[in-house]
Amino acid sequence: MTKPVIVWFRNDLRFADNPALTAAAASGQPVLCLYIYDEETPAQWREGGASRWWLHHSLSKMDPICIRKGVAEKVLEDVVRETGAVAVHWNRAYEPYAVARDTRIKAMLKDMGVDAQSHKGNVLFEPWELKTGTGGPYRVFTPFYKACLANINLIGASLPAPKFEAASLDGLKVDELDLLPTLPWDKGFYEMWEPGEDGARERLQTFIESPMKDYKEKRDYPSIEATSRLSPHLHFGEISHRDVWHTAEPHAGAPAFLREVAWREFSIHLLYHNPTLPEAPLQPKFADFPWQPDAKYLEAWKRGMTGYPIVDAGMRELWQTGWMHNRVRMIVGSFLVKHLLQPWQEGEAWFWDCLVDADLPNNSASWQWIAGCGADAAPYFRVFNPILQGLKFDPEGAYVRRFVPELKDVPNDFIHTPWEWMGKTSYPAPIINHEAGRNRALEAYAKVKNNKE
DNA sequence: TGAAATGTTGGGGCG
DNA sequence: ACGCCCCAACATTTC
Repeated sequence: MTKPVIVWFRNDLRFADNPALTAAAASGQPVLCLYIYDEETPAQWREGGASRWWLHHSLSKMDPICIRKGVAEKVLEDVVRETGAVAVHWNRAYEPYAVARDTRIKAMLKDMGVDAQSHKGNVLFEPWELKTGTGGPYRVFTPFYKACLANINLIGASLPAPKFEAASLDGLKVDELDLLPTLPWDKGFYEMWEPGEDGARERLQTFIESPMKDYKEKRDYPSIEATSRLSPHLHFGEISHRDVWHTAEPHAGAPAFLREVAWREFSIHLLYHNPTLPEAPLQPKFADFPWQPDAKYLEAWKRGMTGYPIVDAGMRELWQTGWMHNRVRMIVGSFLVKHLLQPWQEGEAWFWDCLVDADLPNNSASWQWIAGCGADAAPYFRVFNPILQGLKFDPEGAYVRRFVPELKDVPNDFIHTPWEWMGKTSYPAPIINHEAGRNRALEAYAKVKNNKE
């Protein structure tokens, strides 16, 4: 039997525009498509509940795929011995633990006499490809984005899904990974999402055909389906950044949308160059920020019981659908870290568990951004007013009423200030007065303002 | 990718 | 007709 070539799939669960797969197929040898459910990833950054749901369904769509479970290094060693594989291909990942793991694995494979090849498949630009004038990595988005545009002709064309002879090998069934929840909190997920490469492409096409042309004007209104909702597909690599770029680029509304894709790249680069991004503030002066951890506040926020309709609608959307509109993510994030003075890492951890698009670079970079301690971060005095944000971006209360049914009878005039309404509702009173919370946040942030780097 | 406070302007009501 | 005041609308600055 001809010896196979292994393609090690990670968060690149697709066959189209997959450079590792294309390279393996080009060898002319049988290709073993391998997925390893990795038990080596640090416990804190294993897939959260919502992501496991997605992963289950995304893996179910992969064909062919051989699924194994364990420590990647060990599994690869076993699979190479079982199959006599002569080469292993994968697309590079950029999370700190993944970089360390892949480096070790490459060395191990070379020691075994196996050709180990990593490819650029998950980004437009490698984190070391774009440099500022002084040679360092970008820390501000706008110049980063300009550099992306200036170099966009270098990303190359997307690759079609290659033809190849599939090698087969015993593996686990998806069910045996035990990724689905035991309690049925995932009901709302099925009608909203279609994980997998086909679902990703379909989502992109639908978006391009209509909402994208108005993306710039409508993307901030959470009751309107004006955003692409591609984030989970992108996180799991069911479609590549490059494919999204090329497919969207010729159509109306593309620039505003592609700018957001570039934010994903920016976060990836940022994490690569700052490996402690998920844990520690990027700006050292925030090390002694006077957070006031409080279990009751945190719990009220998680459950969507803060008494601010736009905040609670967002937190409940997250719980029910595994996703939250971006505008609302900013509002709930600001509320948690500023009004409630809870450490941003708490919000980061909750999002990690609840989001189907939980993504280490994006999640950590965005939480640091809203907390003001990150790159290109919000100025310390920027405190979102949850009432005004509600009035501005959900003026009819359509979004709020959808996710906070207790408020269905509240008239429009009071939908964002239900505590001023004389009627009866079981909805809780605000857990903190807006102005008091705002002032307390400004005081706390003022302490940090003059700290030296 | 903000909000609030403060400042400025100009139209309309009214003595 | 005129000056004065009020206040909404807009602009600027401050947090």
